[in-house]
This record gives sequence, C-alpha cells and structure tokens, in this order.
Amino acid sequence: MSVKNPSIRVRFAPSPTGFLHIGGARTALFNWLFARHHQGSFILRIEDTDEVRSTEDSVSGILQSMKWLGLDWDEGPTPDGKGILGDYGPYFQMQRLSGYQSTCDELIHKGLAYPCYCTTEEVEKMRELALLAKRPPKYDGRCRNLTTEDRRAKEAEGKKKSIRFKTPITGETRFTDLIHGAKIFENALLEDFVILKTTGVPTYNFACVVDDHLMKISHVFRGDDHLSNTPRQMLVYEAMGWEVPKFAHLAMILGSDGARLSKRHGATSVTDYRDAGYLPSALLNYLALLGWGTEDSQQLFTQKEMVEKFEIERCGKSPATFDPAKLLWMNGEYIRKTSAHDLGELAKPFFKTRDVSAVPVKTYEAAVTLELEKVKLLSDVPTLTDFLLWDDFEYRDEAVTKVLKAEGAAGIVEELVKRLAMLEPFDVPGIEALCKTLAKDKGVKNGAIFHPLRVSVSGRTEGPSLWHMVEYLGKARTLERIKRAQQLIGGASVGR
RNA sequence: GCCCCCAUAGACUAGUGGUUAGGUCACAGCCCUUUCAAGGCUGUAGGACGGGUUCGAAUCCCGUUGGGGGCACCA
Repeated sequence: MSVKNPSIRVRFAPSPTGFLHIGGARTALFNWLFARHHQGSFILRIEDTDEVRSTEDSVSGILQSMKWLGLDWDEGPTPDGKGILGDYGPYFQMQRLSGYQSTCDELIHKGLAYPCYCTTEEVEKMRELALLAKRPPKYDGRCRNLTTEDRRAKEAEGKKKSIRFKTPITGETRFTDLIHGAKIFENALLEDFVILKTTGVPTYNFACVVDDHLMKISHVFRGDDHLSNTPRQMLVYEAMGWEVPKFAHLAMILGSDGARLSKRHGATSVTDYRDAGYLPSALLNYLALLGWGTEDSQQLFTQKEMVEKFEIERCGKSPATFDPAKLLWMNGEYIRKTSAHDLGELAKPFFKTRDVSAVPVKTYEAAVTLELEKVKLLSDVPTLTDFLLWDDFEYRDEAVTKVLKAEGAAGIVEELVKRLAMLEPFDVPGIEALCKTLAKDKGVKNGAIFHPLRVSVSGRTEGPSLWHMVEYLGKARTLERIKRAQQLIGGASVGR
C-alpha cells in the first residue's frame, strides 16, 4: 500500500444495527473519495455500543457491502471481520471500553463530568414536566452538585450511576462546517448528556469523540442529521483540550415523498441493488451525484476521474431525492461499457432456473453480445438471452397470431426454409440478401419476410438484429426452429 | 413546544450581481431502423413568495411559506 498523507484521516463509522443502506453508502463514498483524492487514510470503525440492536450479521453484511462497492479501507477490521488492519485498533468500540473509561475518569477528575443516579423513568418525568411548564425538555442537572456524602448514600442504596457531561450553562459553541459554513449553537439549550451508560458503555456522542481523537481523524464527514450533535461533541473536545477535527455535514437523501429515504421507499440496502442486478460502479457514480457535482455537470465518471475531481467544498447543502429511474439509466450506461465476456460472467448468478455454465462460453458470449444494448440490469440477461441459448423456448401467443398466422405468412415461411437450406455461406450478408430477394420475388414488402422469420426463430416480435440472430443460430438450428414454427401455423393459412 | 438545516423545471444539478438561466434523467416528437433497444436531433418545463440593497438580483440582506432533521442511558 502506498504511503499515506498523515494529515488526512477520515472514517466511516456505521453502527451494525442493520444492513448498509443507500445513505450510509453515500457517506462512506464521500469519505472514501476525499481520502483517495488527498492520498489520506480511509478508516472503517464499527460503532457497536448499542448492545441491544447490534448484531454480528450486520457487521459482516456491512463489510460485505463495502467490499462489493469497492470502497476499500486502510484501517479497520479485516474484510472477514476477524483481524485488524492499521495501528489504531481495535476498530470495534466495544473492544475499546478502557479508553472511554479513562477519558471519563479524567473529565470527572477535572470536574467536567459527574455521576448521575437518576433512573430513566425519573429523567423522562423531568422532561415531561419541563415540557408542561413550557421549558425545554432537558435533564435538570439535579445530580450535578451532589456532595460526597450524597453520593456515598446513593451508592449505599445500590443505585446505579451513569456519567453525565457538565455542559456549560452559558456561552456558545461555534464551528465552521466545510459545507454549511459558520455555525453557532447556544450552550444553554443543551442538557448535561450522558457519556457513560450505567453499563459502563459509552454513548455515541462520547465514544465518537474519544475515538476520532485517538485515531487522529482529521475530517468528519457525516449526514447532516448529525449537525445538532456537533456542538455536544465539540464541548467534549474542548473539555479534554483536544484538537477539533474539521466537519462537513452532507445533505440527506430523500425518498420520492420528500421524507428521509427509508425502508418504506422500497429497496434501500446496498444488497438490494446488488441482487437486483446493479453494478457497483454505477451505484457509486449515481450516489456521487447525489449532493455533489462538477462545474460542467459531468454525469459519467471513471473511478479515477471521480477521485481526481471530488471536492468536499463542492457538495450541496440541500437534500437530494433518490431517483431510481436515473440510477437505472446509469446502470445501462455502465453495462454497455462492459465487454460481453465480463457481462456474461457477471450475469451468470442471475440465471435461476437454468444452468448457464453448461452452455459453451462462445455461444453464451455471442448471445450476450446480440442483446448487449438492451441490458439495463444484470438480471435482464437471462430473459433477454434464454431463447438464444436453449431451443425449447415458448412461442408467444400474440406473436404467433399476429405474425405467423397472418395472411401469406405460411407460404413465405415455407419458401424461407427451402432457400435457407441452400444458403452457403450462412452469414449476415447472405441471409440479408436472401430475404430481400425473396421479398422481390414474392412482390411483398421486406417486412412481410422479416417479421415471420423473426418470430419463427425466436418466438417473439422483438429481439436482436435479425441477420445477426439467424447467423448466430446457424443453419441447422434456424431450420429446426422454423419447422417448429410451421407446426404452430398448422394448415390454416397454407397456400394463401 | 424549542433548536437547527434547506429552497433553480417532475428528479439530480451548473451558474455567487449584468447569461437567450447551461447539462443529465424522465416525458413528447422526429430521424435511423425488420422489431425491441441503443444512438442522433428537436421540444415541453425552472430560480417558492414578499420586502429591501443596487443603475441592475436566481445570485447579497430581512421576513413569510414550504420541506427536512434534531431535542434518548439509539447511533
């Protein structure tokens, strides 16, 4: 791995309480782009302090999704989740408890944090009452000034304690956001928030700061739903006398109804898109455009270009609506840039009912080539190519009725069989010339030849270029298929 | 209730004081064409509203409205 710029260290810090979703992927991408652009380090940290909702499955799911997207990290758990990459590990917060504990002790020692013996119920009541009295629903700080004796008494009663941060009651906290500019928050609006739960596990706003400091994180890029957490975190940095990283709060991604993108908007996890047949490169490109753009509004980027051109300062402030239609278009663009060979390989897992690996590679690739321009999703490949790969396809009723049973079609098909059987070589120019000559001989329009031939060999009215398709099938298969079609026509219109 | 964020067409966006307001998706039409696509061309459609500042405002300031987020021993 190349030498990293030590002054650029960013991280993506998901909590493993579910799969990696689109919003998370976008945050990860922007961090990754920034790190790669500046030759810095991209760190993956798992924030698993929610002991109830965190699961190992989520961890492996997130790692897998990151890997699939190609967002490689320089530090963090190894992709299998078992080892450690980098010098600031472990990268699971539940394995870093001693660090939070000692920082917390230091704050208590400095008089900037204190034990609180209130139960969750008591605090909730406090908030309700405050709200009724039209005051902000805050913890009232009743344990702030407990004497040593008070504390001893509470401990003797066996009361559990959490640790709260002593938020300044006056003054303001200000910072400059790389995207939003100067921001000012009044300290008085903040409550004394819990930094260590009764279980000894840190809360998010505390663990995050401790780790970002310990891991020497230089820039924090996250969703702007965290904007109001930032002053709390800054207060902790200041209390500890630590250098504050630079912040950039990314605008949210919304669903079509304008609400934050969530499960009720349909597919929202990265794996949903993988399974639907999207290419990671296309997803990434689309996500990059959600909240970021170049001066010339460039749409398609190679990964290299994206890294080169990405600038956090060019990120927009306003939330962006996720548009599946544009993603689909973009995926088609990426697929058309993929070679038939690669596309074929990528599409193989999407054949659910047939064993495509039994098809000769060349045949399969040739079939994919014929349909390439129609593929938008990898999952389109099976339905687009199955009638080219296997001969036992169904003739569509509508195609048979409309085209094969049309007036004069039977005679044309019969003549096609005769002439095609004698065609040598059986190639595109030959087939085309043969069909056109036949049209002339019969005194009909080209279409009167082309359409029946198409349906005869494919069972459908739409498909690849006719000549190329027939050439691909070869003489034997073509004739077999036409004979099958003739049986479908039956005697009804023969000779007319 | 309080705090915060945001505001260019249906969607993503460019443009930071003087532009015929540009690009992309979607939509419509035309061309290409045996079909379906792909591609090419053309088109419909846009600075929420109200006040300022200024010779001049999408662009700067204030307000209104609308949308979003937060106010946990969740992250």
